[in-house]
Amino acid sequence: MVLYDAADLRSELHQIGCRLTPQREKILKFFQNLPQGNHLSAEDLYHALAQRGENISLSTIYRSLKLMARMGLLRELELAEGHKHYELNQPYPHHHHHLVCVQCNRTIEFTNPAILKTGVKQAEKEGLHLLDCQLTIHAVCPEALRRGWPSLLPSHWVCPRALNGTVTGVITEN
Amino acid sequence: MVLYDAADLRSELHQIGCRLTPQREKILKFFQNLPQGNHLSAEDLYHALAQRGENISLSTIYRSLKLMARMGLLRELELAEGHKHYELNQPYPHHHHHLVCVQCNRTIEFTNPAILKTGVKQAEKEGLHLLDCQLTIHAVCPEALRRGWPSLLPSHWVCPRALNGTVTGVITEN
DNA sequence: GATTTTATTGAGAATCATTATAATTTAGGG
DNA sequence: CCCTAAATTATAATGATTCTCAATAAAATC
Repeated sequence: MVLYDAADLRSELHQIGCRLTPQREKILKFFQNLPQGNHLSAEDLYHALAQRGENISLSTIYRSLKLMARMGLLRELELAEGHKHYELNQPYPHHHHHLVCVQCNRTIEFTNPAILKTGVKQAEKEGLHLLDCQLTIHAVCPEALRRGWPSLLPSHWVCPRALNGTVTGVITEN
Repeated sequence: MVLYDAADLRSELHQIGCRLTPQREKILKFFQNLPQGNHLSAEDLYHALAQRGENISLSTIYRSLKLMARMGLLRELELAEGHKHYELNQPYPHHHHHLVCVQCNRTIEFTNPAILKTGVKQAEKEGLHLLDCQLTIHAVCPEALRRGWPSLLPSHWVCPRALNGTVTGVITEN
């Protein structure tokens, strides 16, 4: 999946009657070069590409993200921010899941091979073609609880520990 | 959780500085009486209650759903329809996960106790308070694939097998 | 290589779910 | 029973995403 080049993408697209365009190629390449642990919204991607001098319209960004997610090339993540995030859909050794603090949106990745196996088995049992399989764990940090969460906190309150260091960490194995 | 009555709800609410209102009570009761395998959107709930003569404003519906999800009483599901769905957040023997066809939104529930265990362990490890833990499996049915999915199908195409019988089924164990 | 067909792009309008606002009502502690 | 803060309601506002349609560009065909 990470070794997907333009020719591979072209043939995948052709199989479903779609065309390889420079926009689609750039978007996929962008995700392939993104360090592990990053997920972008459509808007994020739009700006990130614009900064590199690649001006792809927001409509095209939205359309491409959706198409590639449906093709199984990207994963569509529903974390806690009210909009979708995307990342490369990587196979086994890199496939991972997310633990999210619903108050401050801090996201922690973790791997657990048994979960993907469950997904594969379940889809097979129903005779469906698997696209993605994600465990999302919603939680709150004790800092927020102590402050009266969920009722007393303003919706934009961020727990102090989210402010020092990385907001997103990668953790291997449970 | 299923045995939650008005007094329990009141005390949970009071703990976080909130009040028990007839609206909140009715909403929770509605979910408690909903047969397993049903998940409602805010709009669905609004209409369902209206039909019973309970006219609760849409704003209140939205606010109550969000509050109860944050309290851990309800689960917020992100299936494939572009809006959230809610269901009771039930503990162990009833806790379940979802397999969704992203083309026709057919949803199949299944249980798998190991997943909840993973969620508990992972939240504990990070020192966070667990709210919910859901495995969502995205898939497509072979009928849609055969018809050229994802590119050639109109967005509202529904696979034939979703049309006969139940759209939502409950399956126990993987 | 030129032509033709058809998917794709881009800009903006439109939509739809959800959240915010502000005035009115109500829960529930004193 | 009164008072205060929380909740409700209706409506406006927001914001993410999708749609529309004219212009463009893949890629199949000649």
